[in-house]
Amino acid sequence: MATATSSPYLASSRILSGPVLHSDRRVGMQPGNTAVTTVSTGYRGDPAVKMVQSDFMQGAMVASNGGHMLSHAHQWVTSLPHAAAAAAAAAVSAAEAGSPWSPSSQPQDVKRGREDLHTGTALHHRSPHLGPHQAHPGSWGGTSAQQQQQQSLIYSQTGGFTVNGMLSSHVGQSLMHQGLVRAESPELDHGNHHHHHHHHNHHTHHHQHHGANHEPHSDEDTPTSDDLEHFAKQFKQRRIKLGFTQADVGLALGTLYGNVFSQTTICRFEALQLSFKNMCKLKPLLNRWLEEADSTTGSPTSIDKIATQGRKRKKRTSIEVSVKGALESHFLKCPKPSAQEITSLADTLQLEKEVVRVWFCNRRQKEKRMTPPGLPRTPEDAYSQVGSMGPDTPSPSIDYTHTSHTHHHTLLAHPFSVKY
DNA sequence: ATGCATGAGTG
DNA sequence: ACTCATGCATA
Repeated sequence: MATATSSPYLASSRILSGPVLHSDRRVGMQPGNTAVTTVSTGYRGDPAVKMVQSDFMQGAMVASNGGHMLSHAHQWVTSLPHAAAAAAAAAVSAAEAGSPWSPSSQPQDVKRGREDLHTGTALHHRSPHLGPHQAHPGSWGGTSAQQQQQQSLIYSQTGGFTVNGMLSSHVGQSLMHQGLVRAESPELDHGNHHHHHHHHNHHTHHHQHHGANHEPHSDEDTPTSDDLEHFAKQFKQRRIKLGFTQADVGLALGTLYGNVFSQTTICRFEALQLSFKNMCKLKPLLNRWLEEADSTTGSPTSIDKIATQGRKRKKRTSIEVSVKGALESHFLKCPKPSAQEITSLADTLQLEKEVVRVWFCNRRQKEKRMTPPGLPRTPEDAYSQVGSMGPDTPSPSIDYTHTSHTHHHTLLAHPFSVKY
């Protein structure tokens, strides 16, 4: 940050010229700005079409005639990518994700645009009821009284398609896993979970609908944190053994259920970095994929879609480490600064208000995730913060101690398994 | 693997 | 204006 008088705006706007300006060095930053932004032309969902999950049963769209983006108006890169890609189901190759043997799938530009519904998006059928009824709203959320949002999600359950998400006409990958699939799957124990018969703080959750409610079996009903933990673990193992990348899976889910997910999401699932609710939601899908994955004896239809529409998206702002530290400090004091505070803070740090606001949002969200970054194993953390907190939950104590360096994780004390 | 960002849904 | 689910872009 330093004493830079130049506003971040200026800096960023000038970057607009030319291609990518690789300009952010973590530690060895130059004075001038507190944050750099890297340009890149990206696509960003067209606000028009987005019919996934929640829209399934609503039949119609929410008519989201892009009417947002009002508060910000500068430095939003507007680009016109040449998405002349009209290729239909071709060999989309992209090596990434760190799999030496994963010559399949594409990077991550899979995103449905306006008229690209041909992929598998039409595979959704309506299936009443959804799995998890979100039993413990706020298990590790700490702030247990704020699980207001309830997105509906309905997935097709018609066990009819043999469609396989991936298999984009590719190399020996498909061959190799199939062999492994059946051969080895010792740790495949879903269908019914074992261990964990502890803690069932199913706090105030007395709501049973329809008389014919089923019992917990398989993975239909709210899993426990341990279930999720295990599933995630094994999912990853199998996924890898099968030779699929996280991106592959995300793609496949889209083809199978019409819900595409990015590598990011799959990654977070495996790392349990999603909210409990979200984990519950994804589990069934991934579980199903897993099943489909090994039964992929044949190689049915598969498709790929490439839709890289040009859209505008704000450049990603890189916040200087020192500034991050400052933000972190404030966060500890006040996780929810008022608009006013945000403004002044932004001013002090020479960041856009929006950036600061978003930072706090993300920071809070991070706080709510599962998986305390510090303890991959040994979820022995006992947190006696049972459901007895009001809407105002004390802040989970965190100790953030890191100022620079190769980022590792911040030892966050987290309410993971609320057991003893 | 993660940091910053977008947007739908809620108040 | 916030939460929450998600993801592009990046390190």
